[in-house]
Amino acid sequence: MIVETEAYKSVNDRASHAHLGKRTKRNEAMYSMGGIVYVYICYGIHALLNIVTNVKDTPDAVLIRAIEPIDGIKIMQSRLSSNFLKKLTSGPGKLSKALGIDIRFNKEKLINDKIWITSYRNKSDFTIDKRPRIGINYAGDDANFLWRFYIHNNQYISKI
DNA sequence: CAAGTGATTAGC
DNA sequence: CTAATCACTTGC
Repeated sequence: MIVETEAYKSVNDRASHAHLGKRTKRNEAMYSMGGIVYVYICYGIHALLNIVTNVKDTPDAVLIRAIEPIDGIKIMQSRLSSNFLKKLTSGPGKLSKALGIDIRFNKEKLINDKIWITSYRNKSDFTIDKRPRIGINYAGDDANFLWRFYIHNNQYISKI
């Protein structure tokens, strides 16, 4: 279950890879239509999972920052070499590893048998907190936007 | 709290 | 070509 996300927008957002319409081989997937997965390598090691959200050629995306393990916990534990449930998926790099997501998933459609998202809980089951995004100090004032969203009191988010 | 880590990018 | 940068993690 997705418990924490961050939004990235093309215009007026210096933290976005597609800031001011920047288009490279890496972020090409962001220019696809909504419902496409954008995976890229961060710090040379971690695969980070994003969902493209807008229409074609408008590079908005949502970064999945943390999930709560529901199913397949044994597999996640072996992939992470850890048995501590709260540490399996509480960060964007870790959750990709736990789910077996790597750069090959880039540009994949969200509706197929390799990767998909389905609804699990009702919006009325929880409240959503907003905070500034993480790890984007280089973005200046844009780092202050409250574009990080997570489920109130959830145990599996990456940071408080 | 600091350093590792390597793909990606911009800058010669 | 080279150097700088980085949506993080882990271990000291």
